[in-house]
Amino acid sequence: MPLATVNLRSVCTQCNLKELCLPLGLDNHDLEKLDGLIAARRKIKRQQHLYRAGEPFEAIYAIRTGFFKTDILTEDGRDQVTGFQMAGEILGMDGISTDRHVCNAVALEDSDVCMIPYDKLEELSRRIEPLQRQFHKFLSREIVREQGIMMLLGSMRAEERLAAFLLNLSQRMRARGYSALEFNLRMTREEIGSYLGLKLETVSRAFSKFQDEGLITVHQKHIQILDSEGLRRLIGRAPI
Amino acid sequence: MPLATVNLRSVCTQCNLKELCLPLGLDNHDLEKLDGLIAARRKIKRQQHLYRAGEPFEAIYAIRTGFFKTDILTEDGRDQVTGFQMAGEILGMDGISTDRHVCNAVALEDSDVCMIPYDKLEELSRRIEPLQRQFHKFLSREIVREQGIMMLLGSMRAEERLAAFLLNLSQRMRARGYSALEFNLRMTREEIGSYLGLKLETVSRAFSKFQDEGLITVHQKHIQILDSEGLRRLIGRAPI
DNA sequence: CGAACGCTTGACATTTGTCAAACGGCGTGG
DNA sequence: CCACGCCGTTTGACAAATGTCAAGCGTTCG
Repeated sequence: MPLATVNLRSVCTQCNLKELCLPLGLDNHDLEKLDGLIAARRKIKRQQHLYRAGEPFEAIYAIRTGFFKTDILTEDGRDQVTGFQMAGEILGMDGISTDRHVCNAVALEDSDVCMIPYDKLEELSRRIEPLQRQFHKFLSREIVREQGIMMLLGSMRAEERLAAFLLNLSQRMRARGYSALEFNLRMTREEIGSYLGLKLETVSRAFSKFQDEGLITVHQKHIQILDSEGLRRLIGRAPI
Repeated sequence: MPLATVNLRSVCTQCNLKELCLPLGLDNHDLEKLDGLIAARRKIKRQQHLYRAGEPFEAIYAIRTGFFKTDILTEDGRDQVTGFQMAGEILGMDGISTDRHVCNAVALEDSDVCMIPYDKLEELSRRIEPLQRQFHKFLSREIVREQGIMMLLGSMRAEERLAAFLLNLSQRMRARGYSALEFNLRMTREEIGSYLGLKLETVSRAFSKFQDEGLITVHQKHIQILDSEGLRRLIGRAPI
């Protein structure tokens, strides 16, 4: 796999994502130290892998632009999408555990990431306390995010899962300054289904039902949320 | 809630769990520094909470003896067990993200934990590189563990889930020196069901089916694994 | 000894998956 | 530029898996 790295100095100091990304909360002095850390930027074309399960783990990645999915494929043919990641989010933290990547990371659109060499990050976070704290929070946030998915997969029915998925996406879009009520999905129905533990037909039917009920409009990948309160209500009513 | 702390110096240096727990891989010199960190031991009776969702996060806990479950309860009445933890395992890392515990930790039998104040752990892990590395691996391992559950909840059917659950439990028992093929469950069918995204009746039926097929014997909480290879085969055959 | 709790089992309901057909948008090549 | 073909999506009919409700049993613990 050719390393499509770009040898730009990646300037956290000037990055417009610094309020979402790892540098969150660092002061200017610390930010300058961080600038030395980021080795390279890397461009990933749609459908290309950022990394693959089994590859040696060397770096985590901060997404500057673009959209990714992470998934796990087992020998027996199971395929589970474990997450979708957008700009400002961090990828690859599962690799720390075994020094090898556990899942695959695939770009769902042409993307641009900051490569953060892990040994340097550990070294720097020993010297910069706020960075250490921030990094730990990111790791923990990933644990909490996955607990949310466990909740979703373990105790919600199909339509509740899809509603929760849409609301989560919407909220993350807003956090990044995009429209929270109108956006294009970057993933297929099958990928959504894999993420939500459903078949693509079930996802499609749920989309149609939401549309019939006036909660959203769907045209292929284009989604418009008409009644986000209605979607929330859908989740809020647990069965018994 | 009364803090049932015991003011023993907790001696990692002499703990027989140090090969499983956070000190894993530390040399004697570093272990001694760690001894100063562990503030207190704490005894938790069966059915009592070690911590509750929403409480301020101050420490993580290493289990010395006993057995816990972690779960999340939502306002709308959903209840999801997010994990079962046994001796040598670490509890509470989800709290780092928001400085509050996200889930509840409940003892399923009388238990004994080491309380590790989080601010001291961060401070110490800035000074002891192997401790930092180890702590990061523990955080990452939790991420990977949860990905395994996502896989289970998202792509396995009831019997596969239960087989995976039994094999995982068995493997962890072995790692701790207990019999891997014969043990007592500490949790109810309902708790297993919540963890696996199933109803307790489905869990019970699957247990009965495994027994009919000669894979295990079940008497209430007592489990004997007769054919672990058979259980593995059950998982290995993905649908399609 | 009795009550409460957890477990098992049966009959039936509901949800979701499976298979199949058809539609539509998009990109490619003529 | 248009036509064709591919891929992703939608929808329907039916099948399978799991949930629901209910009854009864065994253990355990007060």
